[in-house]
Amino acid sequence: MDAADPCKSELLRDFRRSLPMELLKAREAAMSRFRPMLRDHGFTEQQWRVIRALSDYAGIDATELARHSFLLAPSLTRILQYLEGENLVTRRSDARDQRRAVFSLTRKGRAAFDRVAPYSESLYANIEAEFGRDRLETLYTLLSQFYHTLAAAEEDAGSAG
Amino acid sequence: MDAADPCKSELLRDFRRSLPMELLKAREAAMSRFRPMLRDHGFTEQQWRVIRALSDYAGIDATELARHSFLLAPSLTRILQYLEGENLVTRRSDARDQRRAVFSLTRKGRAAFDRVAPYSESLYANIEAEFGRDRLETLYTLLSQFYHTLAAAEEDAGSAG
DNA sequence: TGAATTAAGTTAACATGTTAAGTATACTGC
DNA sequence: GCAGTATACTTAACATGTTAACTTAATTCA
Repeated sequence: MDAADPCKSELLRDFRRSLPMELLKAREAAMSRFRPMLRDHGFTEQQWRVIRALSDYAGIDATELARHSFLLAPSLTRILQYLEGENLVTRRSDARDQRRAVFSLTRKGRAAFDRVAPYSESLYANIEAEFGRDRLETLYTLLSQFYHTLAAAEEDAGSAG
Repeated sequence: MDAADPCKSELLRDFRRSLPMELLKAREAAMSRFRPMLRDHGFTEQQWRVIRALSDYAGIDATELARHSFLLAPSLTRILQYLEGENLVTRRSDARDQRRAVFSLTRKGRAAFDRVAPYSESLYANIEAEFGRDRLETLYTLLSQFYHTLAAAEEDAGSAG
């Protein structure tokens, strides 16, 4: 029942039908480390993704922000409204394209990022130490390949259809 | 910019801070194949997980069902209430333990499973064909190891604290 | 130029995720 | 056999996920 030598035949039996759930379980295993820490600092996982994205890319519009934080537009709209209300984020409308709004961290938002980021780094370091750097790197590479492979096929289907 | 030979230094730069998001992106790449199909059949992803679990393990209680479908108790409660309302699932209380309720698929629920499962299998087969069986197997194994490694450490921390 | 189309966000409606608190039943030890 | 505790859900409250519809601004093209 434990993970020392997982029964490979059972693993293969479930293989074809549970990859998304295995991705979910792996992600939850990681996030259960981060969520309590973020909560202690008053952030949800998604709010933190937005703040982190704005820390890397200041002054980007909502479409780019959605891409970097991997959030759907309606979720991002709500999160930005909340973060603006907390004075963590500011919105300016783009003079060249009135449809667009561009966002940045406020001083308070940047301070929040600087305060929380070290805890985040530390938790990642723990995970790396537990799972092993090489295996983690292999996993990361495979995930990236998986995403790009399936996303590319999606695009082909879209342009062909 | 494409995935043929991803810039490894950039990959490593983001490595420490974005594993959960890479897991999320990979999962979304897979689920974006399944969600429209499930929707056409009137199910959400989570409702389908419950039906699939009950197809494998008939007559289990909510705790086991939560474990097999990887849902939190409050979500499962709501989903089971909905599925009961649709006459897809039945609930019986356990005579030996009145706290427990055990669940099974109705005839209609089983029919729904039999109707949808082939589409699901077919989409998995596509993914396997696109990404490659060996790589998919490696990915699956790494994900399982990752989950068990982090979950085990969690338990240790829990029993130690 | 002006109608049709596209793009960028937002809103709406409903389902689920997450945490905390609540309720009822079972168990445990004295 | 009863108080204290643990278990198995359930409810509540709020945030996000998902799809569709809507609004406004830019673009296209006849």
